[in-house]
Amino acid sequence: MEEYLHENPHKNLIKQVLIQGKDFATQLQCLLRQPIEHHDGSVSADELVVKIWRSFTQAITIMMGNSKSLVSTEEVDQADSGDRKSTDSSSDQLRNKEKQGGKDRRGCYKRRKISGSWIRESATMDDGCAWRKYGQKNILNSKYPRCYFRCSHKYDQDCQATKQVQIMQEYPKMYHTTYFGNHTCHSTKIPMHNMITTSCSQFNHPIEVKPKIRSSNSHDNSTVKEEESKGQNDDVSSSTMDSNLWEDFMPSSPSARDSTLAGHHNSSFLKRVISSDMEDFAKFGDFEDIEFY
DNA sequence: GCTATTTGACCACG
DNA sequence: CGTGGTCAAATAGC
Repeated sequence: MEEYLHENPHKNLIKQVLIQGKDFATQLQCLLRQPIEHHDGSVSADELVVKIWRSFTQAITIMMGNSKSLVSTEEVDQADSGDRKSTDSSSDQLRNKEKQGGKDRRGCYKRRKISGSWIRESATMDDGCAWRKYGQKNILNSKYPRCYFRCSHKYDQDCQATKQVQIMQEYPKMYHTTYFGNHTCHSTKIPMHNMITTSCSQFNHPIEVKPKIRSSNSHDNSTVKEEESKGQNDDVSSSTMDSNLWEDFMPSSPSARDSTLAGHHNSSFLKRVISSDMEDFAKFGDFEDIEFY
């Protein structure tokens, strides 16, 4: 290790990241020695765990010789992947398909490029914007399905923003969100520091996936905007990822349908934004606690 | 009836 | 050819 550091041009960076990780671990240790209460101005144990994990991930990434972009979108995607095998993607094609005379345009798309995207990891899926879910896929080697969202104003305001949300495999309380495109709609244009300020108080239930199981009441928890007003958290029986996921997606504000999370402010929650396109960052100049890589 | 979600189908891309 | 992103019919909730 030390020999490596001597040779590595990013020695100082690695050292800094590792020291940071050690510091986070120390904080966590202190935190764990005390009762559960949250300290003013301090971070939670959850946050510290993630920070520690991230610090070491960064160090490892640098050591692997990829310090220019410490974590690329693809790397994070792979990091989210695990050992689990795909459950249904192949079976999708087992069924006989009847084509509909060329009218069906499903699947006619250009595969999205990684550039121009950015990533956020947080304990909540909520970002204050109005999203419409349009798909969900089980991802190969990934324990948790990936959910696809587009802006609710895609058609009325031609907003092209989309995002993909997936529970982080290493840390299932965290959501890995990849954003594509920027909001061009008016109603969702809120400062980023408001988008990322919801609390992480809703992890009362273990997140578990039962692929392809559809419960009759799964919709009870599926609507992003309705959830929050209902405030239901007790429907664990429909333990698809969705039901838990969408519970966590709910902001606590009753008016989030209009993307009004302003006023909520969680000072030091983990936000990570990674982009291969710096122009995207310029649009979020007031984004607090963004970490650039 | 309207709106949102679910999920199988479809197909571009690697 | 397998995977993953998107579409759209079916379904559910209000």
